[in-house]
Amino acid sequence: MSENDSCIIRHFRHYADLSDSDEALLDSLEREPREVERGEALWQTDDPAGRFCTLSQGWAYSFRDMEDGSRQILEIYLPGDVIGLREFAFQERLAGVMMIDDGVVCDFPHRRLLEVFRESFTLSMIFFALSSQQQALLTERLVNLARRSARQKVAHLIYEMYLRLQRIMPYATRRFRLPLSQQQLGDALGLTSVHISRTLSGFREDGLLIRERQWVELLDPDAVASEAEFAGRYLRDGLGPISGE
Amino acid sequence: MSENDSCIIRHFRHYADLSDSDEALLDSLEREPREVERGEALWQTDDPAGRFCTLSQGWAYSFRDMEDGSRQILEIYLPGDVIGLREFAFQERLAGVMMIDDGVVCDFPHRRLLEVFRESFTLSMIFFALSSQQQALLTERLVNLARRSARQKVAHLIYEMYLRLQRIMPYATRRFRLPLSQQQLGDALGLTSVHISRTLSGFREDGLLIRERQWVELLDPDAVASEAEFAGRYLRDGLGPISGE
DNA sequence: CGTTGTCTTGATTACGCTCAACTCAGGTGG
DNA sequence: CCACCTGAGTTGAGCGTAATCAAGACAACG
Repeated sequence: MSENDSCIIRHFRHYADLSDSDEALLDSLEREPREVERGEALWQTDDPAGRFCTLSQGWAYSFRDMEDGSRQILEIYLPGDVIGLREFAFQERLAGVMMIDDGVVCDFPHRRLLEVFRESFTLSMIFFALSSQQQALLTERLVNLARRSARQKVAHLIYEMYLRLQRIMPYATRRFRLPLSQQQLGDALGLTSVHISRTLSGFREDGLLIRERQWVELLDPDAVASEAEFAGRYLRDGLGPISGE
Repeated sequence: MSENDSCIIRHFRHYADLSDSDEALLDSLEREPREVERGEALWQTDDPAGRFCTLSQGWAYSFRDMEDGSRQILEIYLPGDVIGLREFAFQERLAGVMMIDDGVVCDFPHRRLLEVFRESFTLSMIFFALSSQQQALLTERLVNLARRSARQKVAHLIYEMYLRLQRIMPYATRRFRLPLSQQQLGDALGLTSVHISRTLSGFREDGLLIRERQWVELLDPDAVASEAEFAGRYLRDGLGPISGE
């Protein structure tokens, strides 16, 4: 099935064996790929919510703009991620979504997901698991924002991206592209870009990591993880129940 | 159906009409009610995860203990809430859960939820919607912790509880019981109990609200909401897709 | 009546913000 | 080829919010 093995199918195979009909169903979610540009908004807060989106290529983030003009970045999406699950139970978008890079997305209406639910028990479980995983990601981000110092926040975000990239890239290395400006890092972590700059300089001086243009090089990954008090539980998904089909 | 209209069924009726068989299925999730005491842990971080819990009576919260000994409260559960959806995709608990009050819980294994998924499309949708709603709650909490001042954080939490209580209590008033100590409020908001105390004193002086023992009285609910920059979108669930069964 | 836990209040400290000037690389146009 | 502009990042000085440390008030309870 599927001429060139779509991103989402590869992603979903992590969770369970997919039957041919499952793959066909998934494939149908990626029928209408659409090219989107860096800086383009997929939608804004309060837009009507009626569709999901799979991100095939490129990076994106969801965000909330605050009354004082600042912006909080909520989640960072990588290729293979499903965007918009948050609003399944809502009529309007609770957050905007913006492309970080040029990319390709495929959107499909809620209705389509309901068909998937009706027709495939396995896929239902996987979607439910995805939703639960996004909750886990949010939870970890919440702890990170509420309890950690600026150094820990930055180290944690970078290390999380390092691990998430390893999952979707065949041979990710200690040096990887992180296409977020310091302003955006600050928006994600509740810090000012000024303080991000100082913190990254500190890391360079301490020999932890080097940030240069859009790239990060982890000089000592373990030290970065321990600086961040990183506990990776929330990234190691266990898919226990699904295999019990 | 159901002798005394269980809490979860009332809760689920918000989302869609339930058939008799749906109600019977739900009822089967609350077969074994268990009394739990204030301060009792339903489970701890890293415990094996294989069951959910419905909270029939009492308040509870989920939390993560940090390396420095502090505790971050992640979510506050009220009667009718389903606990443990977060770990559906995981083998171990990502957070502990503790009772705030004496209460009653009913737990059921993941397996039982799978049966529900297989047998009722409507209930599948509602559970998915619940998961998406918890994401929305977490998102709002994240914004609250990352971007707002201590005053705003406290006002926001109190106002959110006020609205959530109105949804489950027939005639909730401006004066309601909030069984959280100042220490726990601080644990939820990333503040020290000392600062919670000062902030609440400030609110009293400003005529916003009065906190006395376990009770809160909102003297001016609108002022509290605007102090918190409260946008209630995330609590107004829209259940759009489910009605399309 | 003493004990315990929760809350209050005061004095001091520190982490990250604000404001502002400056560097540097890339892009554009004369 | 140089002059100019722009946006991102760097660095410094001063400030403010909430943390820390510590002492005392208060209520509930045995």
